[in-house]
Amino acid sequence: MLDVKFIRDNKELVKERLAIRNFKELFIVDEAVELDNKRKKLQTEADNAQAKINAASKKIGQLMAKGEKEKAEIKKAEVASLKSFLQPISDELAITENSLTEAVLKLPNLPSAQVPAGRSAEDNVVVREGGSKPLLPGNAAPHWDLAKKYNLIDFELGNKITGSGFPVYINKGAKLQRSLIQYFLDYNTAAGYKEFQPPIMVNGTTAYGTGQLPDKEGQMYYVGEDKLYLIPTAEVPVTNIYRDEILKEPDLPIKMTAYTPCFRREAGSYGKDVRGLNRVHQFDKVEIVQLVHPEKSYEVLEEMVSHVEKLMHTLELPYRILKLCGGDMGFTSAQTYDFEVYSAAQQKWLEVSSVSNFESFQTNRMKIRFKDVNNKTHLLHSLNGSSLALPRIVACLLENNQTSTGIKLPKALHNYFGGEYMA
RNA sequence: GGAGAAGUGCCGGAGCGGUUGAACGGGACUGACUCGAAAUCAGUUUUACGCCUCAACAGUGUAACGGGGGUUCGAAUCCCUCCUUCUCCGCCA
Repeated sequence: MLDVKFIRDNKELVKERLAIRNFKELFIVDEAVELDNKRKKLQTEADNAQAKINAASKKIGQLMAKGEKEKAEIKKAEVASLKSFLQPISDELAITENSLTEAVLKLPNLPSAQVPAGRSAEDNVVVREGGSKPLLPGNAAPHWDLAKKYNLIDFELGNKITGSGFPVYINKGAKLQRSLIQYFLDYNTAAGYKEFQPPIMVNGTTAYGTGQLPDKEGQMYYVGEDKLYLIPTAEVPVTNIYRDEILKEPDLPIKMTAYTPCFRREAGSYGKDVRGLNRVHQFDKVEIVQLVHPEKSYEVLEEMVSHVEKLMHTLELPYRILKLCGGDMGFTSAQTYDFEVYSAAQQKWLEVSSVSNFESFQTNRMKIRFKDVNNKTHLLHSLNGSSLALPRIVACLLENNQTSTGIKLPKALHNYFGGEYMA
């Protein structure tokens, strides 16, 4: 969440930036500042009253020690009246603090200066394209047909076992998953990311830390019996590894990677866009996360984009990188680049990675900080990106590389997969 | 799942109703000594939010001894509840 002090000191700037992401309820900014002023006033009053109570209580202790009971009784009466004076103030303080937090939580992150204005995906800016689109014959098959033809994925079986959107990978289809995961993790750890295997269920505090709660619980599967959420991305448990920590500057940057299954309820989207692997409820993804010095975060954002881009190259798939406009960015992001791969048989672009700088929006919630050389404490910046999400990569690998004799795999995977073709 | 025990600062470990933000030890940092280092001596060593101030890592107030709530003039210390850890039993990949 945004820092209240920053909002207080930069009210107009905050409104300007929020307008870029099409955020309409700008009055919340004013509301937050007013609540904060009220909070400060009430806290001063409450603190002063409490100080008097503390002093009187200490005095009572001394009087009792001396055996001056009567004087102590008089003091007790004094404290009682001070307390009844304090009570309504501290009640109101608590209410004000809650309202303030509630208000600030409604505000999304401020888009960085580089973020283009815009309402929807239409307004995203293509930064660059890479790879080349294959020339497929007119009768080229979509991946769901190829998956069936070569017996790689069984969508029907997933329906039977769980429900729609839970594909079952079989034989070489399963092995391809395993190869991709292994390859992505190796690629990330070679670049200095430390590998983690985190829990895939998290508690409410953790889900709050990265911004899934409040308000977005509908996107996650929830295990009510134990009050745990299935993670929508490894970002959630991995970023929380450093929650409530104060790091030393030489420890920076923190680079982490993790493979996890991801679960998304994605309620209400059906139809052509969700056929096959285009959109599923459970999928595999390898994530990268960094915690960095605030002055370095935009440099690191570009570095992470280029890290993912190189990986994309090795997969020999046509891709493009988009800079998201204000209206299409996630609630917690300050700047986001999306990677899309071209699905040649479906003839459309599919998102396979999203790389974002959250600045201090998440770390403020999680209180992830560092001490600078002057021993002063500041919030770190957090960033993350997919490197990569599997299903749509698999969809494109199948479609773009189909031949009359099988699916030809990119060189980078030959050793991992143990072969050049899937047939 | 059942029965016990415990959760204190960077670490170890006291305190078990009053001047304890917290003894003592270790570590770390600063200064002195030294050509330098070790040893020694002196000092420092949490965080958040207020007030004051041009500002301060200057002063001052409040809060925090696993989380939340309660008793009391006053709680790290008593009570309730939740979480976590350890030991024993049961079950189990």
